Amino acid sequence: MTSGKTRAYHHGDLRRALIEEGFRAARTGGPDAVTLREVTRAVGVSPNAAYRHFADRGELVRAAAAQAQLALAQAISARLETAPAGLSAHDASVERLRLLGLGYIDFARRERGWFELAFTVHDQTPSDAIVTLDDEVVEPFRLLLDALDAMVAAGALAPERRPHAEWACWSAVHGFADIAVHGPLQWQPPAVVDALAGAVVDAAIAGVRGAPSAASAARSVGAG
Amino acid sequence: MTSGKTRAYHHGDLRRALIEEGFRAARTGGPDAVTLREVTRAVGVSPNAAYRHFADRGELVRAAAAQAQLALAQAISARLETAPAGLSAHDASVERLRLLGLGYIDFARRERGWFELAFTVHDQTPSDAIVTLDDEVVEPFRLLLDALDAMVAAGALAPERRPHAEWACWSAVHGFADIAVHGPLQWQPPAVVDALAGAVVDAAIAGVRGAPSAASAARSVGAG
DNA sequence: TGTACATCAGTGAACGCGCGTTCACTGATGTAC
DNA sequence: TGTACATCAGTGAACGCGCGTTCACTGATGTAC
Repeated sequence: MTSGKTRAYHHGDLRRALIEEGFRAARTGGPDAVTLREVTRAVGVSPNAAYRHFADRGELVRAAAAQAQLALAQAISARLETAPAGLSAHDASVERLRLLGLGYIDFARRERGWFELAFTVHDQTPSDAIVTLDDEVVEPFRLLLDALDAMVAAGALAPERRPHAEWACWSAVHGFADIAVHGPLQWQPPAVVDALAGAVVDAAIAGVRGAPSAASAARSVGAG
Repeated sequence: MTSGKTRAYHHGDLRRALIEEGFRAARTGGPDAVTLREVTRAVGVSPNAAYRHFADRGELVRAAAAQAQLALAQAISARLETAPAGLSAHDASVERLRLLGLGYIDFARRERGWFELAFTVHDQTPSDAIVTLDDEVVEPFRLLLDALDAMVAAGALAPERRPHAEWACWSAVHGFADIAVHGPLQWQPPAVVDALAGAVVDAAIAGVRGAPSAASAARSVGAG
């Protein structure tokens, strides 16, 4: 307690190490791969050592899931950086929403296990981590809310169309991601899925705006 | 072989009974609840009796999943029956697409386990049951394709907008269903979810049509 | 500065569980003569 | 029509697996005097 909250005992910071390892295990195996035995084994510690830091397995999975959500947010943020520079504020705000959607989908396809883990978290918490208006909002969702608000500010989304827009966007993009990862599209060539992803995101944007997006219409020749 | 393909041996039709029981077990527990031991126990037969009819557990799960997909298709079909009568062909075709989406979402919320089972099937078949243009298309997807074709025929959807429309619609509706069942919306009051479902489906329809749907605009006061 | 003691992170062994799957079998059904 | 036989659906017992979790413990760390 002299120097900080986490002291260096035998291991250093086992809690952190276990979460990190759980996150790593989920990359290939998804949430089910995050087992106490596998994670403690990988860290080189006895299985019950985990009980010093987590009440049960669920708590470890939830901690790893938070990590996965962060990874998703980072992937999306990185994608947002790729927006072209010369656009008007109006067009840029729409383009950012589009990149956000594509970033979400690509993350799911590239990191299937983490995508499953990030979404699974909601399953087991009875009242934790509720996503509502001002409560603790998960990072990727925050990015979506911000992007939509920015569109309103830039005049690219009518204020009366702003309510519920986040659910329409998230639904379209999440649904496509799920279909691409677990559904029939997983057997299709990546290029086909890319093209469909672009079409789905454009349709989602058109849907919330209530009119064909000029940006998407101008770009609809190329695929993703 | 004298009277038909399935003869009445000891049990009668154990294969059928096991699928039925697997389907029943999944209703509350989802795909994971479809275990050989549980299913054979419920039917009153020894665990390994299942191996007379299925190569392994996966084959049983897949058979039960087909059942779940049928249940989903039936729920949607029933919902389509509730369309009001006096509409023009144009408006009726749009209304049917809307009811299809709401039927999908409501089924997922009402029958969580079956919804999971119906979708999970895609996970384990390496090349079976691919959903492509003319291949063996799963029943609920067929309903969607038909609804979109009908919209084109009725002039409610521009022919050039028809391609890929099924993926945009399925994505939006499936994504919302997943969020409502496994995501943060599962903690929200049903009335709230109802309202959001209506908004999401309307946005999806607007998105594929490329312009605000007159039908949805006229009705957007009530929550579906 | 050195020693006695409290704290607490991690150990080692074991528990009970339910699972998928395999083995050699039994006994009912259908068939050939 | 009756008997011998082949077929094959289902049995009973057991396997090995990996899991979450609990028990009584050990041994390193930090602290008080």
